[in-house]
Amino acid sequence: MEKIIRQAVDRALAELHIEDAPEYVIEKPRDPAHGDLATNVAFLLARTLKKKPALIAGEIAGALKLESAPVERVEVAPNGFINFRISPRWNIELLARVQKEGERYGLSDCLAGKKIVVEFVSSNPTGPLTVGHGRQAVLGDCISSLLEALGAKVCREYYYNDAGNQMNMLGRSLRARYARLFDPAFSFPENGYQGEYLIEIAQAFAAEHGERFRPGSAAEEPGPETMKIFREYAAEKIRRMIDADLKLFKINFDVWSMESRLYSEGKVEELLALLEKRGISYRKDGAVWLAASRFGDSEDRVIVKSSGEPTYFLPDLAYHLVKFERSFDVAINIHGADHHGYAPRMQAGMRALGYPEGWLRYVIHQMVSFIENGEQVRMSTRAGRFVTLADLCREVGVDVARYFFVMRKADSHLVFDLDLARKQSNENPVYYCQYVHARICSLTPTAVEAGFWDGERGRWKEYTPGALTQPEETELIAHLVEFPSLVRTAGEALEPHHIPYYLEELAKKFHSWYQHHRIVVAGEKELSLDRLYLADCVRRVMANGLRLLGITAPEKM
RNA sequence: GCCCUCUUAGCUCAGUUGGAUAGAGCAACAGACUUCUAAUCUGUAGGUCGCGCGUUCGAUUCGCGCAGAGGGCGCCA
Repeated sequence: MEKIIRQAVDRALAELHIEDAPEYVIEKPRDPAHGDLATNVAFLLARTLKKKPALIAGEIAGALKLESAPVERVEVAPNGFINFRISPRWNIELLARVQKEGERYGLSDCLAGKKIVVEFVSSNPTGPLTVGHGRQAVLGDCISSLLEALGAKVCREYYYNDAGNQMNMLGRSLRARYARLFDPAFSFPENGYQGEYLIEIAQAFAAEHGERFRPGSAAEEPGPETMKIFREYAAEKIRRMIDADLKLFKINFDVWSMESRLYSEGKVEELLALLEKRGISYRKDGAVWLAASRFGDSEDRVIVKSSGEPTYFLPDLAYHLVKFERSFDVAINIHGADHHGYAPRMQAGMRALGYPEGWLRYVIHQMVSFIENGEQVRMSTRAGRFVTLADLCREVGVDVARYFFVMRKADSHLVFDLDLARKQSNENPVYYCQYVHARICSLTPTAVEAGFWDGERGRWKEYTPGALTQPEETELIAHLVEFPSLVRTAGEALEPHHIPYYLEELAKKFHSWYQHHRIVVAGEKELSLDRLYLADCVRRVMANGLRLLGITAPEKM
């Protein structure tokens, strides 16, 4: 539609001998009273032509030839906008796509053929997922879904930092918990992992190994072999916990990458040699540094400590090179604001190695806080407040938790209102949307009873174009027609929060229509079938939208 | 001290490349169910878009400065 109007405007400009036309916009005005589409072209020409925008607009409008296009009226606003009113027939034709495409309605192919890796959560295997991970988990999953909706082949990837100091600390913590089963006074390591889950793991360990690894005394240092056993036992158990949490949260990863494998496969060594060969790393104070400041970072960074151990950065950089070798067109990393300072460092590293600008994209989301009874809740194990993601899901349900985490723009802080989340009522936006789906599903028996079911399974008869003329109906149709472009906009911007807003608007328009007009009207078969057709379009779009968010569309509530 | 993000109605937040009279939900107030699910609908009220300057036909949107909130500035991960 936009294209048709743009061509017409371009022709009109040529006819008026206006050359080097500026980049004007054709868009949907906020206020429906201003028509369906509008252009600002006259404003942009005002300067060069030294005429008032309104005058120019009048001339252009006069030269427009739109007879063949589905444009009902062209109006010139007093200030200079040119407004176009589209025939309702146009939207009705587009509406047919909802039924024709069904579950595929809203999808497009603008990223067809692209391979994209989305890395998110990547929580270290030192404990179960907390509510803090929830936002990132949903954000990553929904961004992935959106990219898939645009035709991309997406790899959801989780990176486990299962090497390094913290894993040793995890092993020590397990060992201490284990020792305490026999000697409650056994000392716990400073900065050890205090979570209760380690007590359970220690019990399981004891059940398997008995007292075999019981330390003789608190002072006894375990050998490397013993440490490895504790470390790997804990990591394995915790990985299973995390898997279960993610499954509960309905998130499926395609690939789990292990930091430890980067070492065992020599990737870290290779990278180190490469950096040295290219002269972008150097030795200083007994450590190896990356000359990151030459590539946009604020300072140089240590990649191998003077102790000889690599820092976290080095294997992570190696990991990204492996990603690139796996021939992804784009890599997207999702991180919390607490890691945002790390992004420039990684970008500098990629730049230093000559990888294409823009290949790696970061989505940084702000932190989440929880409120209850109007007060901020501090999550703590000791206070008995739920801290794990699994507990939150049990408390409010997976659909609600996912919806709340994704409904805000990543840039802004998210306030998770637990009271609202728990409410199973109209105030809760999740149910408001889901109710639309359930309500429409419940129409089927009524329609069958009235003898309006056409017998074809799962499908209502073709819509009679132009039959539905109530204002609520034309608005609803116009909104349904916008869904594909909304998905595209949200996907390209990596901003899934647009979807909940769209769905709430859809729900509002549907409920209003439903309240004011009967769908199934006794004795009026044609009208009823047309309305059932529209209702079913709403149902499909609602279901498709919720699916993008990983939220169920219930048939009954 | 330096860097990043944010600041829009009482609260929580949208606002799609700068557009017309700035929107929604919740809370508040007033109404609507003999009818397909009231988990619904209708209406009222609510604003210095943090503050100031600049860019221009036009700024919530772009630039600079200031204030406030959160986060980051390790040979931690």
